[in-house]
Amino acid sequence: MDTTPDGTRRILLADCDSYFVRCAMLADPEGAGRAELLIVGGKATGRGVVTSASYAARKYGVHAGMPSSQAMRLCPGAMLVPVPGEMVGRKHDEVRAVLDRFSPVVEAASVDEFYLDLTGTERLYGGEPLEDTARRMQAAVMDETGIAISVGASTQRMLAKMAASVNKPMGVFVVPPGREEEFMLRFELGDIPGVGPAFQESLRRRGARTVRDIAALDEDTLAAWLGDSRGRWLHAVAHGRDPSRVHERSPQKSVSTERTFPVDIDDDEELRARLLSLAGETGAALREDGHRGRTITVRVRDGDFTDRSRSRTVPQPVQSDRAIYGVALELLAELRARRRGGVRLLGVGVSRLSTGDADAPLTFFGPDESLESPRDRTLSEVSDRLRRRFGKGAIVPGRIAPTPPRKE
DNA sequence: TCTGGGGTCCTAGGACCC
DNA sequence: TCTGGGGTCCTAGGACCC
Repeated sequence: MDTTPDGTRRILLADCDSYFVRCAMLADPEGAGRAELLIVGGKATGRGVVTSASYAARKYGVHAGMPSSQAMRLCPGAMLVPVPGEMVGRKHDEVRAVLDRFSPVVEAASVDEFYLDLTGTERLYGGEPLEDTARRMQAAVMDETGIAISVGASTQRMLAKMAASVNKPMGVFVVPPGREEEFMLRFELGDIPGVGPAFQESLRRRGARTVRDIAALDEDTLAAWLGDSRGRWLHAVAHGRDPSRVHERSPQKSVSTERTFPVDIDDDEELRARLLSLAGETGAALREDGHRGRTITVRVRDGDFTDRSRSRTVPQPVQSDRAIYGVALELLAELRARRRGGVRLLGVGVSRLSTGDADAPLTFFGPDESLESPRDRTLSEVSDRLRRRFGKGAIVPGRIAPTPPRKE
C-alpha cells in the first residue's frame, strides 16, 4: 500500500450533516425533533456558544461558535437544547459500523467525520464508479442510523475533505483524478482546513486572498514568507497535493477538563474547591482509558480573556486524584501569585501519558510514594467504582490533604 | 453583545549534557 | 580564558479543528 502512487488513490471523506442538531432531534423526537428552528449548545442567558444550528435557524444568521445569547436574540423563536452527549457518542459508533463495511481502512477524524481509503478495491467493487459507491454509502448510513452524510472523494486526502463541503447537505462530489489543481482554484484560502483567521490575515496583508493568488507563486517565495514548513505545505495544497495517508487514530496524548464559570471567581478558597472537582474529573477520565501521566497543567482564563497556564512534569507517571490535585494546587498558587483578579475559566489537564502498571517499581529505589502511594491509587479506584455504579453525582469531592503526607 | 470544551500541533527559549 | 555546536527535555503560549 505504501508504494501506491498518490495519483491512483481513492480517498473518501464522509461528513455528517449538522450532526449535533440531528442527534438532538433523535434524542428528543417529540420536542427538539419537531422544532424547525433548533439551536444546540450553550444557554439562552449566561455564558456559552452555539455548537450547531438547524439550516432554518442558520437563515437568521446563527452559526456555530456564536454566543448563544446572541443567537437567541437573532432567532427568538428557536428552541435551545444542550449538546446530547450520549446520542452523539452512540450515533458515531453506528455510523462507523456502517462505513466499516465499505472499506478496511476507516479513520474517525472527529466525532462527525470519517476518512475511508478504498485504494486497491476497484475489482472488489466490480469497477463501480466512485460516485455510485458514495451514493450507496450515503443511503446505507441514512437507512441504518438516521444520519445524513455528505461525501467527498479524491486522490488526495485534503481534497476529499474539501469536496465533501461542496454540495452539503447530502452531497456527493468526486474530484476527477488529474483535475486536483483545477478543483482547488475555486476556493478562498480560509476554506482550507488549517488556514484559520490569523494565517488568513497574514496572507491577506501580502495580497493573497484566494487559492488562485497563491498558486501563482513559487514554493521558495512562500517558504520565505511563511517559514519553510508552512510555506511548502501551502504551496502543495494550493496545487492540489496532500500526500498524508488515511490511518488509524494515533493514541491519545492528553486528558483535560475545564469549566467556564457563570460569573468570574476571585475567591481563592472557592477556586481551590473548583480545582478539586476538576482534578477529580480529569483523574477519572484518565483512569477510564487506563492511562497515567507525568505532566500536570493548570489553565486559567482571566476576566479579561487572557489565557495563562502553568505545568509541571513529575518524575513518575501518576493517576490518582490526590496526586493530580496536589500538583495542581501548587500550580494554581503560582498562577494566582503572578496575577490576581477574577477567573473566568479554570482547567486541569494531564499529558505525557503512558499505559501500564503503576505499581511496578520504576527505579532501583522504587516509586517516590510521597507523590502517589498505592493507597492513593486504591482510593481513586474505589471512587471510580462508586461512580460507575451510582452515577457521577455519587462522589462529592471532599477534602483531600493538599500536601502529601511525608514519611520521615 | 460577547467569546464552550475537548483536543492536536508548532514554536521559541532555557537548562543541561556531550 | 574563551569558544563551538547538537540533541533532548521541559515550559509557555498560540493557532487551529470540530
